[in-house]
Amino acid sequence: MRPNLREALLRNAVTLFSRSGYNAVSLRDIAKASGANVGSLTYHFGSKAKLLREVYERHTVPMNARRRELLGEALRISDADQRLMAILRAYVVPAFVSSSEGDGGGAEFTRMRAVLSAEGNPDAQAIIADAFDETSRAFIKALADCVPGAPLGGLVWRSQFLLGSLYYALINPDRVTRLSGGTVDGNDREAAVNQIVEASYASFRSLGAEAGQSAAPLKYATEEK
Amino acid sequence: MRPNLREALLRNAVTLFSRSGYNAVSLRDIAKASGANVGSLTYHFGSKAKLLREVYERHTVPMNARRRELLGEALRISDADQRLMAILRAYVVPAFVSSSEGDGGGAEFTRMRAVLSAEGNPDAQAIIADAFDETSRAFIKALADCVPGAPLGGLVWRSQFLLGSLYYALINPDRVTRLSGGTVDGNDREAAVNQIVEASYASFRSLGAEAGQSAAPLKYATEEK
DNA sequence: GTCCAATTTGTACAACTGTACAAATTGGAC
DNA sequence: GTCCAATTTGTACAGTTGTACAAATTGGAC
Repeated sequence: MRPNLREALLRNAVTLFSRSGYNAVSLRDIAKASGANVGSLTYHFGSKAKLLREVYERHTVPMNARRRELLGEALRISDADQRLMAILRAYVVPAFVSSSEGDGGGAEFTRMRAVLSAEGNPDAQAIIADAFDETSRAFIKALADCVPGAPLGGLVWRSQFLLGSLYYALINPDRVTRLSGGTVDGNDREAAVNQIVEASYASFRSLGAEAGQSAAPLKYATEEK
Repeated sequence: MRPNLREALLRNAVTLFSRSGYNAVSLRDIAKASGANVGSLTYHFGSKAKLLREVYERHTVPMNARRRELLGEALRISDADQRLMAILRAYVVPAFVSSSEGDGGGAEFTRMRAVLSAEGNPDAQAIIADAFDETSRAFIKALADCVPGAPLGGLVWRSQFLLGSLYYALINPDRVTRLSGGTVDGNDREAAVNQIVEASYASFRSLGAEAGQSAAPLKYATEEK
């Protein structure tokens, strides 16, 4: 018997899936990374799909619970702009920071979600839709109250962009380092969180009724060519 | 001899890769979708990796050329805000709209890029870094001139978020439809382009020296828990 | 028609995949 | 120590993978 081989298998599964996707990682890869045999995986999880489901359920519940908790705190802020900022942090921070201690970190799991979402893995898609949409809806509602007059479409699209920004920051951090000529560290997760929050703060805030306050008349050229 | 089997193979490769990723799609899948035999793929392209390289080179050059062209037009606009908007459109539109006529559309290729980027495919990564970074750098430079006083880090991070938003809008459009309760169509690409441009316009504009004009004092709660 | 290079097909190969299951091992209860 | 259930290992299986290559087919030049 091993000191929690099962935990090690789950952890390594997240790491490998987040790095190369679902299909590129074989059960033997996961077993090897854990110093174990292939059979241990079918013993503990039954199948590759069930292993994935277990990984999701392991992280999803505490992460969304933490989001709800921080959302609750944010909603107690009366100033609309400061509340908006706090709501955005409540959504982003748990995706980057480990929810329960020692489970490998929220960032790695979020990166895995990003990859599996891109791969269109049907198992993952069902789980995601079930587990995350409700939380996302609660956030959109909270955001809407911070930006009176904002159209629903704008809110939903911007929440989509927020998630996409989150994902891509984790998937390809080296691009940030490269494009900045090395002056910015794309792997600095605290900086990433702040940048994401500030950028989406601006994008949500611009949806307000008094949008374009001193800004552009939004009369850009639309025609193509 | 077929009417351009080679073209059909390339087209179907993009479609299938963009749908399920690189590893999940076998050469036999691509052949079957094209009504051809596996051998035709090794004959025309030599290997799966070389096929991928060919797909990239097929779309990359005209897409970035179109971007540069639109960027050139945008740079002739004197008003900084309107120029900013035009630059963003110059980056986004070619990713959604087919560059050369009838090559399957830029959106499908962009979706494929998104998926392969997420999968961390090493072949794709090298090609992307080579082909796209130079164009991205030119855009960042152009954007910087629209927002005097903006720190480089803010510009680079926001250009990262722009790309992430772009990618995720193509990868998971159904989420938009779902979260909006069906009132917004996530597959409406024209709407997606406009939303992406407007959202990132706001995020870039907020980087300006006179940022937070009438806005929040940016003194949000930073501590964790 | 003949000819021939380009193309397409069919098939074979070794390597790897997820899964199943018998055998071996472990470690605590007694 | 014995015993036994839980765990881990080893191995076998059928199916799929990318690749290689000989054979068949194509279609235009002559």
